Amino acid sequence: MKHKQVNLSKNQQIVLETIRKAKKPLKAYSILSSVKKKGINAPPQVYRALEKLVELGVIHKIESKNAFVDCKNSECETSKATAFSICKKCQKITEIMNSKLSTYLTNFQDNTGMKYEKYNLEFYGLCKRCKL
Amino acid sequence: MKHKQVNLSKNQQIVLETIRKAKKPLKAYSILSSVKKKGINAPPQVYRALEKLVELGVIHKIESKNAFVDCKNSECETSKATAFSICKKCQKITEIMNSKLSTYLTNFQDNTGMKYEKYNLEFYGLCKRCKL
DNA sequence: ATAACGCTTGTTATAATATAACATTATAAT
DNA sequence: ATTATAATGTTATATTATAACAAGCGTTAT
Repeated sequence: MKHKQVNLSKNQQIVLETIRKAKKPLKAYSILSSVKKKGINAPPQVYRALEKLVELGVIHKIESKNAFVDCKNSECETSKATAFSICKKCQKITEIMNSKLSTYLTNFQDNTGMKYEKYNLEFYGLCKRCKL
Repeated sequence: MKHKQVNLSKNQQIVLETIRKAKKPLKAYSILSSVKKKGINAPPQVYRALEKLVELGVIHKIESKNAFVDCKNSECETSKATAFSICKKCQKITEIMNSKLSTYLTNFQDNTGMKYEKYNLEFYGLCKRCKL
């Protein structure tokens, strides 16, 4: 469960550090305002870094929230297979690391003959705390 | 595999018909421009209809595309369990109707004690045609 | 019947998210 | 060193989505 190491550019490092320090998924413009003091001034700089970090699999995008989290799962290579749980109440988002699930989905085949290379799964519900 | 019947308001009907006629997922502003001739003039009117239709489960949102498709699956009650395949090349999007998959995911439990009420799964790959 | 309610509508304005396009600079590969 | 690739900085703009408010319609409870 270690962070991956890759060669990152300056802006990519800054954005990644910001995401890693956060306790929750960050939105692009929230990242932007955090990194203004480090010399990143404009949206494209953030979006470009995010795009690359997603490609590398060191962060993931929570599609239904337009937010980004760092990948805590050393097994999900280059973000091909991602699964999250999202609490509808407190918005807590957790990456699901379950090898049975990922095996099941990676091998899933429907009847259309399509070959899947990648998936993203988002569960919604109430987390342990909010369920009480 | 029949369309669901529900009591819909005028704008909801108009938006739903537009989505049903389309051969592919539509974006909100594309819907807006289609329905201007029917007297719908502004984004909130479209977004409100979309929100309601999603709640009712007669359409689904493809989160990674910000696009909407009508539900062709009489089994996915009020959009609690949705799965799609998305072709990376031609962008063709298909709703996956596979009872094993939906049973598996509906019953999925991780180790955090979270109770899931809903999920959305999006597969990416190459469709039969584009694979050639 | 009418008041109260819930829901939908219409409208203007604006917030939030994301990319295009272009000029420049840094890094890596041969 | 030369070339190719990737990253940067910048301005402007496109795209997606919501806030806030006024008004109308249909139900139903009194």
